[in-house]
Amino acid sequence: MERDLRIRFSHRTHGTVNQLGGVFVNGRPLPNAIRLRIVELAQLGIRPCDISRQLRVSHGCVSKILARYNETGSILPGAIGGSKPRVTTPTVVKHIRTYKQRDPGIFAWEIRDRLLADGVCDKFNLPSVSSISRILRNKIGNLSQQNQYETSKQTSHPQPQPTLPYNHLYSYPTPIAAAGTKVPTPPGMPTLPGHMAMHRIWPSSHSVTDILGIRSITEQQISDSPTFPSARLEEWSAISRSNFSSASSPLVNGVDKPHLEADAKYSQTPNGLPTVSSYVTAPSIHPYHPPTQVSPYMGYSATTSAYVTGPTWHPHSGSVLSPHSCDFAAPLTIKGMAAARDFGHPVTASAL
DNA sequence: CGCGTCACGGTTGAA
DNA sequence: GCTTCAACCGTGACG
Repeated sequence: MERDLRIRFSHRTHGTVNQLGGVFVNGRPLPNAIRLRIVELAQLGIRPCDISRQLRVSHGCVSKILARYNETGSILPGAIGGSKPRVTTPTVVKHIRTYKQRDPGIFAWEIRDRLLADGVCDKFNLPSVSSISRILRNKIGNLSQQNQYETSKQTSHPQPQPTLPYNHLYSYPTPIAAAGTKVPTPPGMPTLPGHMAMHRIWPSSHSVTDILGIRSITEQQISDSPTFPSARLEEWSAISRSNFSSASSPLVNGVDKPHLEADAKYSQTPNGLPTVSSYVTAPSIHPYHPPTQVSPYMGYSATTSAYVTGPTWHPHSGSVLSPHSCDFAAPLTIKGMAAARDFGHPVTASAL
């Protein structure tokens, strides 16, 4: 009821202040520093409601991020935008045509099996039977006369496999896909403990550490902080959907090199030398200083040291707006803003 | 009061 | 270059 009245955005393209005083950009993910902080605090035993208040993030968001983390081991948001990667590539169509020409009576499900058997497709980009039927009908018109018969036959034929869920077509190589889209782990993909799975198979070109260039720092922090959660810093999922065609993307040590450039768009390192120190280890966090200027772009400009000021939640003093408890050092922020579009938020660029 | 859920308005990026 | 579409986002209200 009355949900229509719920969201009142005072701003459109720039930051909006939520009920808790946190600043967010509508439609955009929280900075992963904050996401990480949420997970970190949860692992320290802090209740979600307290995390919500402390970081000034809605409890629904905290709940979502923690649920995803628990399920997938990733702190990262899903891939935003883009379209479904095509499975009916010209190559696939060509093979289908060939199969059909060789055996005009072939069933769509048989074509599907052959695509798999011949290695034209793998289980993740294998077209569904209905897709194959559509191809036969639409793209291989001169052979389509018997397709109607075939299609009607195949509907009653037990399909070897059900139509692949959307994310299977993505070849989304990590369980985050399952979490993000409520699709279970694809068949054949081992269900690993979240962090294990993520560590192994996430296209690490999107890794936070790769993007931020903070791996060594992070590892140092991890070693310094026994309480550091096992949140996967290796992944940063602001991924162009083209990255989902991982089957064709060579990985070098788990790094999808061709996409590093795209990653940079989401990189939260304006200067390439961020630190995570202030939020990686909760006890070391500096006291919160209200920012002199509220800027969500600061929140997204993300030198991570500036992101989370840590257990500085003052339940009785929260009068000053805080971009998610980010007390940014102005010089860093300015530096970051210079690279605006490159490291994340288009709004930053447009706002300047 | 805490928390899971979901409609909503929004952004994004491939087609 | 623009539009469309379908993915995802966090918020905020409900239960």
